[in-house]
Amino acid sequence: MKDRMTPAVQMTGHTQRGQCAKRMSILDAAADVFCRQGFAGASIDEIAAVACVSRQTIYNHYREKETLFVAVVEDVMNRANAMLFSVLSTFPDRADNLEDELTAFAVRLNKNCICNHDGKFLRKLVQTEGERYPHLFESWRQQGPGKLTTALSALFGRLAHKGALAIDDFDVAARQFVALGNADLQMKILLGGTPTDEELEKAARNAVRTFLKAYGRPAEKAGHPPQLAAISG
Amino acid sequence: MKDRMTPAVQMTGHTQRGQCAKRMSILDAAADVFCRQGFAGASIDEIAAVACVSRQTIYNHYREKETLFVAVVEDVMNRANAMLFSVLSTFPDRADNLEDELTAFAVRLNKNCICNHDGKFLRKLVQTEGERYPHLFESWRQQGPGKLTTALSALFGRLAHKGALAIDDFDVAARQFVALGNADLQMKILLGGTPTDEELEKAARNAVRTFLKAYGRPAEKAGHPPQLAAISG
DNA sequence: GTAAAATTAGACGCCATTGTCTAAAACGTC
DNA sequence: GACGTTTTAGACAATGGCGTCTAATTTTAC
Repeated sequence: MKDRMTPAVQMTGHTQRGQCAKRMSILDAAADVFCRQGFAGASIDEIAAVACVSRQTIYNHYREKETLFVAVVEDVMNRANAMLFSVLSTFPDRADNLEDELTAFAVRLNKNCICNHDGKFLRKLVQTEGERYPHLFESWRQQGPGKLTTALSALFGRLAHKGALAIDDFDVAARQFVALGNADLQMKILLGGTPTDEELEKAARNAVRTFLKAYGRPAEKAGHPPQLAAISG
Repeated sequence: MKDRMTPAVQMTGHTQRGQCAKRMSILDAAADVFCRQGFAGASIDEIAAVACVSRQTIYNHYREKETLFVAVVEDVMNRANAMLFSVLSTFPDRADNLEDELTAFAVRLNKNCICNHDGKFLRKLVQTEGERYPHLFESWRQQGPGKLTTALSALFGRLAHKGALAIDDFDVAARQFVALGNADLQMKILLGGTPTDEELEKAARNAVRTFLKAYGRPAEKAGHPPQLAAISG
């Protein structure tokens, strides 16, 4: 029942560095094996082998397989949420060179939140074990994709307010932005592959072009940024 | 080694009706259990129970668990492919009322190919077992989404040739059409849910509106279909 | 009705895995 | 060097699933 989140506080100061390293090693190995084999197919022995740890040590930290699984999911969810927040903070808020800026943002989003290790893990596990652990993945649904589209919706609203975009429904536009960004990567993503940097760049470019053809202002489309940011900022 | 695909031919005529019914019952039950539990988590006993069939009967038809799994996947893939072909044949080839026709087509595509039983099964299984059976799902990749975007690409090309659309890259447009169509359904799809008819309709409407804002001809956007179909037809 | 084929229930051996237990070893602190 | 904690390797029982086998029962064709 100890709090897993406290890194090096409130303990007697005995051997928390070693313990913490073991815990992280176990969590990483378990994420790897759970992701490849699923919950039922993953064996504690394999996790122990990957983590270079005795099986007993795993049972020492996490009482049973299910406890370990829940801890792994929460750990990955926290990392993924932090990364999502970090990427969202780089959303362009000026209207100059909107196509390039949105393209770069789409690349960051896809690379660091959707096509990365944690993103693949969560998507896969949500599909395989989502029905078995509803409350666990309900929170992911709300804090992951839910938060993404909500935040993007607000950010697009800011851009539209500055006159850079002509959007009628911000929520729809946010979801479509994400969907367009993944359009060219869907197949590779489904199979578990990781797109190359060139593929990421091209996919984002195609997505943003279409997105701006649909939602860009005429001045933007012709390549004349209206420079409204200086006025409203 | 008998050919599973021949329904009632080339056998001695003994008891193929009962056998065929059993086979289908087993395949359906196995698809259900494999989809819920994954390959490792599915037990033959549960499949037998769901199929209302003795366990020995399963081993009689399919030598081992893996044989059954492969047969299930191939069966579902065949059904899904037939359905996809059928839906693709309803793609609008006239330019009148393009928005409504494309919307109705998107609804059909999502409802019958992507959000239906078989679509969810294949997507889920591709993610969970795709790495373990590469050749099996490689053919799905090529005949499923691959064939979908290829065919859609050609169909959009035909529409563009008639002057109804202004598309520079047909492949990209096809992938984006599919992606936009799923944009509003992604969350529900990931969790395994089935969208309602209203949700399907609204999602398709949003998708086609944006798609036509990006690729529609100006005349189309203003609601003046150019009536070129009569000339080129 | 009869014979052949298919199906069924149940038991069985086998193996992998889970989770516990124990004694020995390693580690860190004093 | 002593001590407490953690880790380790291995043994252990218990469970459950896979695949086989057999004998009894049902279905089907003729």
